[in-house]
Amino acid sequence: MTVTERKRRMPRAERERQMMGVAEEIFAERGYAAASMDEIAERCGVSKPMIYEYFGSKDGLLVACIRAARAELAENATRAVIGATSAEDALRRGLVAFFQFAESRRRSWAMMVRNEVALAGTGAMDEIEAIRREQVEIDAAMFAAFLPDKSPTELEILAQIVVGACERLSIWYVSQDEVTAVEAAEQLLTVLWRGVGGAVEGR
Amino acid sequence: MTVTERKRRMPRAERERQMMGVAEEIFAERGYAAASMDEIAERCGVSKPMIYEYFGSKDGLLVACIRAARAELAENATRAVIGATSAEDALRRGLVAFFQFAESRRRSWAMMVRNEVALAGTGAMDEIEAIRREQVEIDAAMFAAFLPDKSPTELEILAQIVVGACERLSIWYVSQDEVTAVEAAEQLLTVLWRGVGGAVEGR
DNA sequence: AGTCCAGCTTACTCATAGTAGGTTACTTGC
DNA sequence: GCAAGTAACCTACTATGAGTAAGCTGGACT
Repeated sequence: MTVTERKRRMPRAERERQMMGVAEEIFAERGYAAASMDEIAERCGVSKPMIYEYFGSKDGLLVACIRAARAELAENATRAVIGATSAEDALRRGLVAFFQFAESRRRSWAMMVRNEVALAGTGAMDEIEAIRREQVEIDAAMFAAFLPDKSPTELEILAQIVVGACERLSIWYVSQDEVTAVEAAEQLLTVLWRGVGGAVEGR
Repeated sequence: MTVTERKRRMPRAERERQMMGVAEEIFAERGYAAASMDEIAERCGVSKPMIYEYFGSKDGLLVACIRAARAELAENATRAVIGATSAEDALRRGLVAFFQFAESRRRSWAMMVRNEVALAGTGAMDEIEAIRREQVEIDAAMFAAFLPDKSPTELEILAQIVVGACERLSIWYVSQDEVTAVEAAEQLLTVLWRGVGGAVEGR
């Protein structure tokens, strides 16, 4: 371990960045609930009230981390989309940038997307993941019957798309009351069978 | 308020059901973190150690609630699918059942799907929802340019589908290393433009 | 009419989020 | 240089809520 400059006095901005880095690490490692402010402070080489001075609360610290991750992702995506030749190409580049971001900055990404942050290390998290897993398998099996040419990997991707779409659509669905369950299901099915255009008749 | 039979001795199974009902209510109301075991116990008319006797821990109680919700949803879906005339019809009926469940049993559904359970009432939750909202709006605007005939509601649905699919696909993506970011993006695009079949050439 | 035990309680411990109030050392104006 | 001001930092606390130890009670079944 490097002995050089352990316990240095730092200007606020620099200390804040360090704290967010350490926090992100610990949140991703143990989960938000299990992360202790004392531990974060200690790893920063500073005492707890400093974190409260700068971020106000544990939740405030998490929010700051999420904001930073969001900004970084947005920047990546923006840069990726520059020079796109069409809207479709822009979407493609945006998607690729997103997946690459998820891969290379797993911790940042986990704070934005995964329940891990909130529930990591809990039985509840495992339970919910098991439900999704089960659903993915059911869907993949169903698609396999429909599409014998697809590889297992492709089937997996399709199933993940369906499960993700369902989940998010259900969240939107309960927040409004214009669209009925039947209509929502119909829309989703149309996209799945015919793509977003969906206008092409005859399946 | 009903005075009849307040504070009754109950057999274990009945008390467990009551506890899960109360817990579900409070988890959905205040969020998992902000829910206190003492409050749950009090609303049940018993003392805290009883809950620990039956469920072991706060997490255990949440898991039990999730399991119950899962079982109920599974039963609904199974019943809905009976009598389906084709696989497509089965999928349609399953989706409708899912959306209806989400609507009629919001609290149960929230425990399975929403981060609400873990992060409800926190700034972090708002932050993440804001990111999703932003992304949905960007996507909806993009689709609007492509598909001028679609209603705002239909565009919203499309955007929700895309965001949900992205999120889940990214989670799957980082858990494997067979498929590259470009391939994952390509697969998602294919589904979006042409549907799960995707074989039909010429967009 | 005694024994057993499921259902229940009181009264704790312990970890950790959050805070009050003070100390240290770097900068800035003279 | 040296006082004054303030940014960075600390120790030592409170408060809350998860989880537990140890014991009480009333009905069932010999």
